Amino acid sequence: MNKAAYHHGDLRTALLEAADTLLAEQGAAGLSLRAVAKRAGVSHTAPYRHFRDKAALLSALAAEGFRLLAEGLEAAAARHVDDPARQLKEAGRVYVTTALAHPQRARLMFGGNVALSDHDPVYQAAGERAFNGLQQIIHAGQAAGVFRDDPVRPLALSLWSAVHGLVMLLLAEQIGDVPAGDPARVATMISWVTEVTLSGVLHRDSPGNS
Amino acid sequence: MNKAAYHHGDLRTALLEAADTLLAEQGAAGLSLRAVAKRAGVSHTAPYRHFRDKAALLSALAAEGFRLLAEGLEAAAARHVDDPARQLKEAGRVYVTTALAHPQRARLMFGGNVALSDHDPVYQAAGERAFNGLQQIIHAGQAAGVFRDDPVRPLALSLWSAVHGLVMLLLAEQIGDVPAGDPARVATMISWVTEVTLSGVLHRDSPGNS
DNA sequence: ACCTGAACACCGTTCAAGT
DNA sequence: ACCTGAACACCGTTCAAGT
Repeated sequence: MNKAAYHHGDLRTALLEAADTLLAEQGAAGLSLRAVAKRAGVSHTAPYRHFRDKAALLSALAAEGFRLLAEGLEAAAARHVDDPARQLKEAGRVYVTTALAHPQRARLMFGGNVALSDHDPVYQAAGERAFNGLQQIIHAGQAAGVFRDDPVRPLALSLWSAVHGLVMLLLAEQIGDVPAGDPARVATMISWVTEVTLSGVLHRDSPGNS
Repeated sequence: MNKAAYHHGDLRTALLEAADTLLAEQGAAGLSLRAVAKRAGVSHTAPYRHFRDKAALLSALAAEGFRLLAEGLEAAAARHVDDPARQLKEAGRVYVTTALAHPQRARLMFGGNVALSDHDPVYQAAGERAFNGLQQIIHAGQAAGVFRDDPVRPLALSLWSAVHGLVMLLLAEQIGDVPAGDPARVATMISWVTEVTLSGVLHRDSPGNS
């Protein structure tokens, strides 16, 4: 753990850790590559050995976030395999709480401000994996007769949009009476959105929803 | 329209126009106050006569975006007063298309990266106005027996989240097969999301949706 | 009131150079 | 291979000064 060892072969990790700390403190806008290098105890040009430019470092940070999110979603789905509706609700809950646990990272991941679409295959991979998982749950729910027998893609996109939208509204503090910090109120909103999206808005003669 | 007149009393507007152009071209990250000043034909310190700092300029830009969006939503709602479901679908369409028509401005408005929450009352006002309008539509729909008789706020939040989430996913180019530029595919997705959110995902014995 | 130019403390990135 | 220090062209912001 001495300086020489720390900066020997593991500088990339050290830079990512430093960047993650600074990101959480000040957001992506206030994060400077020079500050990251300084925090890692290295000259301000050293990062260029490991990242093509600043965007590449932020990109790596976002990629890690997508990986963690995908894992959390899969774990949530694995917990209630025989109850598709519950799987969706739990996955939605994990999606929102994971993002809000690291708001600056989530803004980085979802804000679309970094050149994340720079063909870094990690995003595509994580996104596709998550979306495929979602579609599989829906398919299972249809096979079990719990979900409507509509085409899967519209259903999946709607669920994803609803949960993603809630995250973004909370992150941007655009929901009037919620200062984005109250976990209980956030939990309530998650329930609202997932349950309404599952049940729909239109009037129905035979409710039958939990 | 000579230089002297242009920079006389209307520099604020000129700066906002220059900033809007640069924003559309390069995004908020690549927008420099000095470039805005240069484009407006003025020294790089002149903007400080009209905006406290760079964030204030961006904030004004976002505020204008919220105002335009709120107007569009109200116009859409006014077009189909006697058909609440149609009002919601049309408002959703306007929400998505307006944002995608000026993607960089939308990222600025919704990304949560600018200090928009700096108590600029315009955001709160525009947001509340839009949300209240949404709740009124739902209320009318319930009175007409078209919508479920559930509490209004969860229904409103769910619709808002779904449409907002679709916008953000498209803006971040996080939807696998849509390069965010194809209007026909975007229109399809809007229909999917609004209709599924209205009808729900769960199986229902008596469909009855349009 | 409104604008300017110099100045300050930062940036990201490049490049020759050191080990 | 990996890191450094100087250098370049930018930033946002402040401030004394001009009209």
